[in-house]
Amino acid sequence: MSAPNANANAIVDPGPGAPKTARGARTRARILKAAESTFGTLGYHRAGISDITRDAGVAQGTFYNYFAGKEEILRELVRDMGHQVRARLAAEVVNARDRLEAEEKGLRAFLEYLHDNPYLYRVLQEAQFVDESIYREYYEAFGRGYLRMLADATRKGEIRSGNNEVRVWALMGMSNFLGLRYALWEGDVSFDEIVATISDLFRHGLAIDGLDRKP
Amino acid sequence: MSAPNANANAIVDPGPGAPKTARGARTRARILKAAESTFGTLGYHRAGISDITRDAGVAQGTFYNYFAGKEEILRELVRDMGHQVRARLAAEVVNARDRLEAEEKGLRAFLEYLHDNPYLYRVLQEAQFVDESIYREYYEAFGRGYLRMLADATRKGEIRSGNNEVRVWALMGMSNFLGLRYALWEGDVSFDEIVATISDLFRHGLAIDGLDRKP
DNA sequence: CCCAAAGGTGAATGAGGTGTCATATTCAGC
DNA sequence: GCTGAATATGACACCTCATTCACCTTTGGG
Repeated sequence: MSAPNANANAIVDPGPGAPKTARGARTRARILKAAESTFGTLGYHRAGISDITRDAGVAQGTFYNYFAGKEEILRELVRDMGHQVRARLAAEVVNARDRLEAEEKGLRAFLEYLHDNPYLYRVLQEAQFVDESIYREYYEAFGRGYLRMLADATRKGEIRSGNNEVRVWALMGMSNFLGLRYALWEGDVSFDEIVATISDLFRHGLAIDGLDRKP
Repeated sequence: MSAPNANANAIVDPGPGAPKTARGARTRARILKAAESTFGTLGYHRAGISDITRDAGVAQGTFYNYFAGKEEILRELVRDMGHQVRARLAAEVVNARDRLEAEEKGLRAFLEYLHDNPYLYRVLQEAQFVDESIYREYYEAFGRGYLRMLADATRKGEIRSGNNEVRVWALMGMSNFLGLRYALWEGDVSFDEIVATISDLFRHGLAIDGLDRKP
């Protein structure tokens, strides 16, 4: 709100110094990885730069050789993690025979990914309140890809026509909450069961209407 | 971690003082309301106690007459807001003729509620990382009510049988994301359109034909 | 081997903010 | 109206941390 922090998003600053040697690149990577686990376990606010640098095995000052500050490393981290998830999901989904199968594979892959990388959720969700644009960027990027796939599927006649944009947000919300509840909090329901439940919803809806058979 | 602040969580303190007079009750309420808007706009971490007390029109010290600290007032706030939403949604949904209609009414009411009370989302989501139990309590309470309604609907033959627990989390996730995107961020799609899209999903699924996929 | 550029160090700085406390004011019952 | 209890005050002690900086060490091309 006040003036002094307005410079944060002035120009896409390449950072105080991109590493120019192999050693520098290694150090930068170590710091970034340390930030992931530190933010992931302690949370953004509780985590101090000193926690990150200790974890990375470097001095505090070294941090500022590569990142302008705490907020910038968060931004970097979210961008990085976003790429990873999208790459992973894309790989899992690429050989699905139709959209419904892709949804199943995608949901399972997402749950598995979250289970193996529990930091993603926390870092991402906290980023929302540090700088909303980081968060929006993540989901809008994710959503754009998703939308393209739904549009394809509509064109191919694999799914009902409808407002695919709205659907994208609904689907992302589902995955998000299912992941939080069943991949991060309590694994009391198998991923198979979850995928089957959601798949049934996609294939038949929730309603028992005249055409559907009873179990 | 160090010794001096260890008393913070010694015993489950019922709060430093529940108000004993009408004036006290009013003051406490003013502080709570101020905390809602302050946390809602600035966020939990950026918000200082001084911001809250300034907004409430009381001195900083007064705050500690009613709340043990910043975390406790957040806890109180989430509990309070949770009651309000659930009451509102229950009221909107009570005269629906079947579950599908209830879902429609419920989703619309939730979107409208969020639009009118934008602080709910921020306070709730931030609470997650201040003390996860506050957050889980909110959604688990919400989920319990939801589950009961789905179980009822299953019994009445209004919806397909299936894992209603998983469904509950999927549905909460949908509402949450749709609310964030369309009620808080950008109102570029009407609530009618959103409700219609989701209703179609519930009634027919995503697949092109209600029965099964193509050969 | 040399040496300029790159990388690394960690103590010092200072802003920001929570919670305390001694004191002042208001309330409610008598 | 008196008086003890409740409530309100706000300056400040105290601490946590992000960031800076002057100086040292390593790297790698010539």
